Amino acid sequence: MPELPEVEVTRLGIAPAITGLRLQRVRLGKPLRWPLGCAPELLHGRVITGVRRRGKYLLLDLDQGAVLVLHLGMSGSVRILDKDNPPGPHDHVDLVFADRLLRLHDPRRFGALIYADSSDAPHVHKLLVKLGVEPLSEQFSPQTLKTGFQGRSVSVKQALLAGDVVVGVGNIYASEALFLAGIHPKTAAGRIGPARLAKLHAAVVQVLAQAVEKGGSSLRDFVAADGSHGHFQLSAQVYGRAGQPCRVCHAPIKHIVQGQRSTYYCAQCQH
DNA sequence: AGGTTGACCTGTCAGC
DNA sequence: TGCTGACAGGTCAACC
Repeated sequence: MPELPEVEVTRLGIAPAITGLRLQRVRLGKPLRWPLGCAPELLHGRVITGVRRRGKYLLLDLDQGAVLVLHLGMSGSVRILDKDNPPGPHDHVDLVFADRLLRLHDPRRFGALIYADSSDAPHVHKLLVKLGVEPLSEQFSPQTLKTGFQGRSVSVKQALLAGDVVVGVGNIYASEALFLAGIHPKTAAGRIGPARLAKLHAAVVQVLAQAVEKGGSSLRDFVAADGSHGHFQLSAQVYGRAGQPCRVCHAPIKHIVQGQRSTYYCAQCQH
């Protein structure tokens, strides 16, 4: 369920709640996408020294340079709860502290919690090696897209989603960013000129930054760390609006499938 | 090397 | 009401 904004909002929610706390124990439910990678007991007594984000991965820093890599998959959400709160059938990770716990709720179990020690430094873990630039950092520029898309025949929608050029743009925000930039989602990534790449760069930043500001409320069933369900606002320009009138030109929004994922666009506004 | 496809797993909703 | 199929916010691994 989460794209970068939801992961970032989750980070902002849990960081103040667990930074500096000592882990008492780890409770695991059903298996997730990957195994933890160490004995849970190894984590007992370790201290959370900070919470970072890389793409859609949350990085819980531990003392001694180790890291717990947390991914929410398609259906994951993280909450801070009272220590005695009993787990439900889809609660597959509890990091238990003295008075509270951090819980991963993930019905589809595409998420993961992975222990990484310093042996994978500086990448933290091999899963993070091929990730592209952070879109909300100064590293991200129109040049990032120019270099990354150069010579690539894949559609710009799929290139955005792939995450090897720029991270964090998921299926919803890819459609939204392309609409904002006026670019047709089927356009070959390598055939977009500098001026349009500049528009796309600005659109990606705008869409993601705005979603973070709104607290990730753009996703239907996103649950923040404090348990609040962000009010889902029908703020999408195109996503999920097949057949409905474009908010700009009133032409009907189109729906296509690219790489087995839904794409929405306005054929009149996007070329 | 880049592009394409299948796989992972469960809940929800539309249609019959 | 119950069954079936399509679909859902991610992304890796295996194939061409």
